Amino acid sequence: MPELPEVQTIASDLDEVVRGRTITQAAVSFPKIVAGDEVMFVDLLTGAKTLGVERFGKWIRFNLDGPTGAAAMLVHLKMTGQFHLGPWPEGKDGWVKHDHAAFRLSGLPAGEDALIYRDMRKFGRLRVFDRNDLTEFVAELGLGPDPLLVKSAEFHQRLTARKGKLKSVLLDQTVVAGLGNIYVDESLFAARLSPLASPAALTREETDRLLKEAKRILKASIAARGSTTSNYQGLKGGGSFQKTHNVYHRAGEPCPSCGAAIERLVLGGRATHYCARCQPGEKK
DNA sequence: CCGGTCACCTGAGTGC
DNA sequence: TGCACTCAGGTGACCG
Repeated sequence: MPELPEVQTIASDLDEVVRGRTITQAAVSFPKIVAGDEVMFVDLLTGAKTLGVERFGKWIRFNLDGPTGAAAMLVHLKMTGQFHLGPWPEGKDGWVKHDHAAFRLSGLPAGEDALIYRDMRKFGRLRVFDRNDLTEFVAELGLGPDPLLVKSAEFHQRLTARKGKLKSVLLDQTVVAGLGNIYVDESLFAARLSPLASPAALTREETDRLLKEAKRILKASIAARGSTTSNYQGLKGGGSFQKTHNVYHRAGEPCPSCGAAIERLVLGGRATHYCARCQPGEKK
């Protein structure tokens, strides 16, 4: 579900609420949502102080200072993961449907002192690390640079080094970390580049244009708290950037630029939306 | 190396 | 109303 702007919004909301608070209790109702041993997960988190919450790529990192060495909790929301505040789930029967983990925080009013992880499709994962394991795990992810921070020369170099279709390469988190299906389609449209283009053939002018448009769109979306198309929301509500989508989920509608019908095709298993007239490139 | 397909899950929407 | 089918913002495994 969430891409860079949505994860950024969620991480910022979380940071405001949990920074400086201590996790007094932790509980898991669906063990598979936790990577590794669930009892260990709860033990490591109990009594841990939250130093802050940050985004990296599409991951969320809770920076922790735990009594038994916990240094961080990493969360990947995948398609439908979300956080909300609510009452602490008492006992086995106290859980609301789709809520899988809960963290009770110090200093919040009763009834909304539990940070709850909800995930309808159960694809997301939560995992706690000590200092050494964290470094090792993050290195193994091999994430590329953040699209908001990467320099244009590096972006050009990384893109043109890859084979395959431009869209697939942009979705590869080891090339650049944070773009997903919505923002790749929107960025390619804004930069007038075909999702089917060969990255190796792109000129520096084209990759610069793509990066500039991607940054502009990502920043505008963050300012709008992201795109809510089904069930994404931050702690303080959803976003409104979906109103600004030009091509995503608009197959058959007229291109806002030239009026031709927006096309939809499946590329690398992902629905892909673009204007074949404004984004000319290789045929299927 | 590369692309395609499926698996992981559940619910919403659509068409008959 | 109900059923069958498709689709969904992500990633990782597997196969040819």
